[in-house]
Amino acid sequence: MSSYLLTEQERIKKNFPVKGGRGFESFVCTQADDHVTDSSPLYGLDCEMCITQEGPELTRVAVVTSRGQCVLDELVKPFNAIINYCTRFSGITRSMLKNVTTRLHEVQTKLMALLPRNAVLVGHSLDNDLRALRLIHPHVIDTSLLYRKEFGQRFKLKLLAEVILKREIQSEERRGHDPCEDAQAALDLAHYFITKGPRQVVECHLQDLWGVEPFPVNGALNGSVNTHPASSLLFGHALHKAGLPALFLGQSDALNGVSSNHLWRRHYCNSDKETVCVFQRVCQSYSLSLVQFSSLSEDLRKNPTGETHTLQQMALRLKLMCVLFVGPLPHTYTEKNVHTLLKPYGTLRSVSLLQSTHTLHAVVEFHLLEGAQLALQSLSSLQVQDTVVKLQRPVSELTLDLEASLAELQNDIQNSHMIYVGGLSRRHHHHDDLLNAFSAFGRICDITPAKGSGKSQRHTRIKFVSSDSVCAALDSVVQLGNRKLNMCRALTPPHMHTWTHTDPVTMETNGEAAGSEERTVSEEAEPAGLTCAQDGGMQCVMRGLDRNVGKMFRALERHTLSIVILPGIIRDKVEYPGLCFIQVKQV
DNA sequence: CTGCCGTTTCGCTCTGAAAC
DNA sequence: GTTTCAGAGCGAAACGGCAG
Repeated sequence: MSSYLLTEQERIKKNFPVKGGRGFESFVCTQADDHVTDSSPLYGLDCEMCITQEGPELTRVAVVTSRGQCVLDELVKPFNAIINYCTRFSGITRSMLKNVTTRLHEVQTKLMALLPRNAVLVGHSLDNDLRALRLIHPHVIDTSLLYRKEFGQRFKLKLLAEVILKREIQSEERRGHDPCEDAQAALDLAHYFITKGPRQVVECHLQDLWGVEPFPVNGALNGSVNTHPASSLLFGHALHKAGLPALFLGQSDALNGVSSNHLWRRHYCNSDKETVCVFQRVCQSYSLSLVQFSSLSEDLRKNPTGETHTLQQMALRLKLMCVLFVGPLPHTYTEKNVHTLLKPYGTLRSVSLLQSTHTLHAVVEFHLLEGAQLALQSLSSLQVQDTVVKLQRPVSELTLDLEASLAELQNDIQNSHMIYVGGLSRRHHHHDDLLNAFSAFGRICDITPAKGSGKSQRHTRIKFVSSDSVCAALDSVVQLGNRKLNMCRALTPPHMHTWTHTDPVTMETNGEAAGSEERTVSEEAEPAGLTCAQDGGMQCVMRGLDRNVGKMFRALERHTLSIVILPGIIRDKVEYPGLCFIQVKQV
C-alpha cells in the first residue's frame, strides 16, 4: 500500500497543500508520523464546496473508515458570503446552512482528533478537499491519480465506481453528491487497486475503462485460430504461444480483414500521424508490431485516372471560395487580430498579412465555404479603429461565375434542407439546446458538427425535414444564451473536405506571389496566375510516408528487424511493381 | 459558472544535413 | 559559403475534462 502514497514531490506537483509551501502558511498540519506501513489505517475523505466572494469554501465534510463506518459528516458554515451554493454538485442549499454554526477550525480540530498519526487519507482529487479543509497531511492516496486514462487524464469517480465497484453513486435522480458515499467509493477503489495491483486492474478493466479489447487467455488460442483458418498472421500466433505480445496498428477499415484475429492487440488510428504517435509510444512493449499506413492508398483511390486535372480544377475552385481578402486594416493589426475578428463565422485554415499592398490587407482561408460566406454576409464592411474594412473574394477566371456556383451548391440535394450555424459557445454544444432553439422552424432530421470546426465544435450543420424550415430559420434571429447565432445556407459538398484539404492553396495576385516565399509554386502554372500544391500531391504523400517510416525507425530499439513494404499497383492497365526494404537497426 | 491540470496544436528558433 | 529543408525543442494558447 505504501507504494501508492504520493511522495512529497508528487504532492507539490499536484498542488496538494504541503508544509512550508507557498500559499499554505495559514493551513493546519496534522500530527502525522514520518512513515506509514502497509498496515496503516485508510480513511476516505470527501468535501463539498460552495463559491463565496473569496473563492471556494468548505460546506460539508465526510470521513469514512475502512470498515465502512462514517465517522464524520458535518455541515460547515463558510466565513464569506456565498455567491454560488453549487447545489447541483454539493446538494447544499441555503436552507441547509441556515442554522449551521460549525466553522472550519472546529472541523479541523475534530479531524485532528479523529485521525491517528499513521492515518492515510484517501480521496478522489484529494488536493481540492485538503485545500478546502486548509489541512496539510503527508500521507495521501488519490484515486484520480491511481486510475488514469491515456495521456494521464483522470476518470470521473462515478465511472470508476460503476465499472470497478459495480456501484451507482452520484445518481442523477438525487440532488447533489453524498460525500459519505463518495468518500466510501474512493476508499474502496483504493483498496481494490492496492489488493489487485495495477497490472490486474488494467487486465480486468481494459475494455470497460480504456476501450481496448482484452488480451486473450491461452485457452482461447485454438478456438480463434480454427475460426479463422485462412489467417495470414500465424506468426502472431507463434509469438503469442511463446508469450510474446504482438501489435496491429492502422486504420480500422484497413484492418477489417484481420481484426477478428484475437491473437493481436489492435489499435485503430484515424490517420498515419496518429499511427506513428501510437507506435512511438508502445512499440517497445511488443515483440512484433505490424503497422499499416493508409495515406498512399487513399491518395491513389482519390486520384485514380486522368480525371485528375478536372478534379484539381474543381478542388481549386472550392478552395478559392473559402478565401477572403480583408482590408485595409489598421497598421498595428496582426494575424491574431484578424483571426479573432473572423473566428465567429467559421474555423480559419490560415491567415496571412499581405506585405505587398500599399495598406495592410490580410488573406484568410476558411475551412468551409460557409465560413467565408457567413463572414461576407455579416461583415461586408465594418469599422475597425476608424478604418472601414472590407471583405471580398479573390477575383479570377475560376471565380467569375461564383454566384451561379453558390446557387448550385445551395440547391444541391445534400444541402437544400440544411443550414450552417456559426458562433456557438462551448456551452451550446449540447444537441438538445440546438434542437430546442431550431425546432421552432420545423422538424429537424439531424444536427452534426461541421467538419473542420475543430474540437470545440463552434460551428454546426442542422438538417431540416423541409426546405421551408431553412427559409424560416434564416429569416429569424436565433439567440442561444446571450449570443446571437450566425447562420447561412449549407454550401459544402460532403466530399469537399477530402478534395481540398490536403495542401494549402497558394495564391498570386498581380503577378506578385502572396506568401510565395514559404509555399511551393507548381511548375505547371494554373490559369489566371493561380496554382495549387496538389500537383505535387504524390510527392507530398510519399514524403509524408517516408517521414513517418523514419520516425518509426528511430523509435525502434537497436537490433530490431524492420521490413517496409510498399505494395505494387495496377493503374491504367499498367502494372507498377512494389518495393520492399529490410533493415536491422544498428545504432 | 470558475479553476485546475494535462494534452494538443501552432509558431518560432535553432541545428545539422544535403544540395547548389 | 549559401540556401533549403526537415526535425527537435520550446513556449504560448487553445482545448477538453475533471472538480466543486
